[in-house]
Amino acid sequence: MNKSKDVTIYDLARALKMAPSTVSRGLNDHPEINKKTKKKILEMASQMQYQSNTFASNLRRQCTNTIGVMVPKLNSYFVSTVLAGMEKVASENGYNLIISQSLELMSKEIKNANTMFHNRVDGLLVSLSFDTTDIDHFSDFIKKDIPVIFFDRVYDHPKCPCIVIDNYKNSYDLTRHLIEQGCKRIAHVTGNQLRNVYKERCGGYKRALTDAGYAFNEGLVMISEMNEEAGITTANAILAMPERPDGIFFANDITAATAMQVLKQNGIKIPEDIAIAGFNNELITRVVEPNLTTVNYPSYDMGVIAATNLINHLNGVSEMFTTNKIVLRSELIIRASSLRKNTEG
Amino acid sequence: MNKSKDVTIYDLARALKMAPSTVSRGLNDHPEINKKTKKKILEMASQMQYQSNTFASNLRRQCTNTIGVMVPKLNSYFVSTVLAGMEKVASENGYNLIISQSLELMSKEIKNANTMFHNRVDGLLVSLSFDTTDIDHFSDFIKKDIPVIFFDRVYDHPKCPCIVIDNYKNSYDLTRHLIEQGCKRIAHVTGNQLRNVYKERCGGYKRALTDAGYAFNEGLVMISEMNEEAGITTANAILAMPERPDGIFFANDITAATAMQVLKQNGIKIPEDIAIAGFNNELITRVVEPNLTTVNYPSYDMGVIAATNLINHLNGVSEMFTTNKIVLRSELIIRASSLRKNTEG
DNA sequence: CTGTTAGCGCATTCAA
DNA sequence: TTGAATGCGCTAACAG
Repeated sequence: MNKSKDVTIYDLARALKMAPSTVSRGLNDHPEINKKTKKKILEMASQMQYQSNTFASNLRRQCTNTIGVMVPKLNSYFVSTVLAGMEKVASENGYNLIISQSLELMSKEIKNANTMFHNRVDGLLVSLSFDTTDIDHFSDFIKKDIPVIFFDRVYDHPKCPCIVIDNYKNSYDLTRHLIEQGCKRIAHVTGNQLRNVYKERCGGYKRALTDAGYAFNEGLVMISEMNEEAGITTANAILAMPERPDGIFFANDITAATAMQVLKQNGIKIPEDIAIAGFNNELITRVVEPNLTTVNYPSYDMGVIAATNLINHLNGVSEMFTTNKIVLRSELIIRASSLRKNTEG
Repeated sequence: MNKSKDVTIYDLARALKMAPSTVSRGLNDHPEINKKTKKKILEMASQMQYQSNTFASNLRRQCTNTIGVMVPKLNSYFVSTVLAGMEKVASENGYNLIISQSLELMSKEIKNANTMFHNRVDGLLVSLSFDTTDIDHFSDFIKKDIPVIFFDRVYDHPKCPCIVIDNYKNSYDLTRHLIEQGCKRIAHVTGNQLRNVYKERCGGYKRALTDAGYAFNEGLVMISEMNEEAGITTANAILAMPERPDGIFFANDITAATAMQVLKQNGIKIPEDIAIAGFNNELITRVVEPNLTTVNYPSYDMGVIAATNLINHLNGVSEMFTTNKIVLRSELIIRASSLRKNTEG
């Protein structure tokens, strides 16, 4: 396969009666080259359909213009939006993206990290799997000063900056909002507590309750997979409770929306009987009825900012990396699913 | 940066007092090697923290174990699901994915294709941008027998197999279903007509109408961007019509769901006044009320099948590539948004 | 089964 | 400003 052999700088050099090194310089905007020879080289290159070999170049230069992106799952609204932002910035700056998913398995994350390392990515943008307990699999990168930036699902490490939203505060504010709407018995449906994200959301929820003088009730915190199915299961569990909550804060929109369907089908009035809130501000929140109160997660911006910071660092314009943490603005979006009183004057 | 220099097979060879080639063989499961020496090599490798250099290997072997994926937009439910399937297969088979998006611009698609080519991807999985009028930017690949497989948004080329669903038939069936429900005046909201996808959906719609003896009304076909905003705009346009349709077939779910919201807010009863159908079977279809009739698009499977076929071909197990087209099964999912009669016994 | 040798294509010294 | 020479790290012929 690939029989027709490639045109190399040697072929160009021969055709132009120049040295390969000159051709190389001409092709790479080298400062020390005559404009006219450069022009000739470029003309001949396009005429002979020269295509540079990135690998040879990478091998020689010891850098790859490639950024590795590691995420838990590709098929998620959040992740795909982040990726869109990253791709934009990367391609604008001449970087490629190589992407892998851990499927929430630390074992796969480790494999992926090794692949990234062998591929000599210039830097890494990582959102960790739930069950990742340590980040030894990134120590090779850290040792070699290959920058690793965590986003969303992060890990505390002095050498690895991270980009997050304030899950704790958002969650606190959201719970507080439910309290202000008159909810006395607020349940919280959340996910895996090993990583920051759902743990912090749960923390904010608890704190808001205690700050309001409510007794915290462990039975009202439900851990789930946070997918469509979990929404249904959770709703049924809530329906079966002897004493039902009058407010539920779901730690993501999908679970909230699907659960709401089930609750409504069973005659529960939203928000009168149970007020509901989600998290992320996905499209779905604007389509369910009543529209879902949620938190706007700036996913696209997070992708843009992560990639920009990484590339700046690679270019020596180190804005970040002195800061160890960037917290993006995310705000409450209050909609009908939780609005029991008219707060507007 | 990256000061601490890497351990190479030469370092291993020196430490082991062997030839570098032997080390290479040991590291690569070469058949012609003594089990004991292999064991020694592997031990020393892990002891010295040897990390292979993929680039050097690629340069030498002239293949990269990398698959290029080109999509119009990363942040879409369909695309992210396809990617998830591709990543799974790729990683299971030792391939990396390098991913780029065209943002519906042929110019960017061309740039991306060139980058992929320079990066010497072993094969390409492509969903084309809307405004791509020719595929000359893939001719370098085709010339070199680097396989290019199109999926979803395809282009007819003897050397490039494609993987699709039967948009025409699905669309025909869906329109027929609306007719059977008693709709007399069916509108169609669709997207860019330059590519196969929306064009075929529109074609199936038209054919179903004429087959049923309905006059085709150009004014009932509305072209839009098929995003959330388009749903709102379209719904308002429909509300403003002097003679409103009694059925609307939206060529994707997002537009259908958002439009439905607006229609309902304006007192339109679904499906009594207007029956509605979408396309793709996204989560949103199961959350809107009434639940949305749609077509199940096997996105994940499409990713799996595309990647599997490509890799099989690269390994010489050429299942596809004799077939030029794979059509995946996709079926109608009828839900309340279009159900006017009880069809069940 | 192992060692020797050469070269993949490029970018960078150093010398001219 | 250009040319000659070298080696990035690896693998595949070939020879032993």
